[in-house]
Amino acid sequence: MKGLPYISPNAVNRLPKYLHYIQEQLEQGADRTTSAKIADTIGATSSQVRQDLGHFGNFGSQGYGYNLKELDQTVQRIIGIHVPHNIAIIGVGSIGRALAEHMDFPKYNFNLCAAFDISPKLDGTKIGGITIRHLSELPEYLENHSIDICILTVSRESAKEVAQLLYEQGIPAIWNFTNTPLDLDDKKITVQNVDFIDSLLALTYYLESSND
Amino acid sequence: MKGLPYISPNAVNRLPKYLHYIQEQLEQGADRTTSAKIADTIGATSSQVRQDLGHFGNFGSQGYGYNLKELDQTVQRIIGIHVPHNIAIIGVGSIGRALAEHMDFPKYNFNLCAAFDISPKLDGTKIGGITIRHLSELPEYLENHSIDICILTVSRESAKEVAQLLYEQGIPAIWNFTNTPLDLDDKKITVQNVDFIDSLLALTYYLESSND
DNA sequence: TAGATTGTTAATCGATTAACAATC
DNA sequence: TAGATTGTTAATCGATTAACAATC
Repeated sequence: MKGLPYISPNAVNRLPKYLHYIQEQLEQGADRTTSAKIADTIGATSSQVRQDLGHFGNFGSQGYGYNLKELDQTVQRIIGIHVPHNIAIIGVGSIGRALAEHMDFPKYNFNLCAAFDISPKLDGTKIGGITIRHLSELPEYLENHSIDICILTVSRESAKEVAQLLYEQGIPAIWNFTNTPLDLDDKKITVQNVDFIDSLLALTYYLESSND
Repeated sequence: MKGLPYISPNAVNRLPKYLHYIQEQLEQGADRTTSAKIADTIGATSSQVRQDLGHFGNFGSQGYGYNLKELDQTVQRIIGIHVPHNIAIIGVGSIGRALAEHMDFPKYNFNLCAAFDISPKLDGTKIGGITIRHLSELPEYLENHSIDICILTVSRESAKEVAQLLYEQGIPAIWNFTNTPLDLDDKKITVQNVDFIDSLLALTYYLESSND
């Protein structure tokens, strides 16, 4: 999917929802869908679905809708998971461990390749079929392996330092669970921050506002 | 903070960012700030910060800016964490455990009161200072304790069933980590979904689009 | 007082929705 | 063919930004 057009952040966030709906329908044996059906289940309008997809090409047919198998391929290509991505986990505390054990990486063409932690106790132990390496081995590992995305689950204290290392090694993307802004040049590296507490605080705000 | 005005979802998501900035400045010993400074650090415009805060009242002074201590109180009140919230974790798999151990609940006035799991092996063991109860004790517990927010970290298979139970018990809010739509009446219960895979897929999209 | 910065209105920008011709 | 649904343009809506009088 070359020359991706600009779409709004909200539209980007809808793409995975489309994918989930498509794959769920496929699992149930369906072979076609419509923009209205997609919109219904994910809480959007059919116009919006057609607009979103329309940014990337014409994938439907008038009077018919969309072929689910084709649309699955298409949305995978839009998101970029038609190509495999190599992933490493940096920091195997409780969150790193949870992600390693819980996420269905293969389903979306992600390969969990390696995990690193600073604790000597963890060195050589296993999670999710992967042997944990000591953090000191990280630079050499990255020089000899092509990692696309690093999951950053180190402590808040070492977050910026480790992130800087990843940046200097030319890692293309960081999935940042450290609740710390990494202060990297976002023209050279893609960073996605996941802040649990922000999500919980937003929930609390909605909870309060629902009491009116 | 009675009679909360409507603000957009994006604006809601900025509120925690404001809070973090304010508290970080307070920790560094600062006593005042301006909309421009807040905007700079969180990647917004000063106009936007003033608009966002302006929905809830007038908290600044011309020529001066905002008193950080007052603004901290104010934003806490806007978000709703001036009041304590009781929390229970339902499902102590790796994610439930990670949240219990990792989150700084007290900092934001959340009390982690209880944890439940279906595994008999976990019954009676501890996480984060809390004794894990068997899931069968959940209904009785909820009848005798006032829980504001349930963290739903059960398996995908039991997600809807447990959510329905929480709904029937009148739980006001669910923080949903099950990657499953809960299909509850959102006029009676507030649900915030956290989908790791969606975040990773969005990251992947941005990664691809940055290659152009 | 002069300078700075808010609170707020108006202007702009962008995203969502509506509408409909094209066509399967 | 008639009915359904896309792709796409135009209209609407809402959020963001700009501007500036008020005032600390």
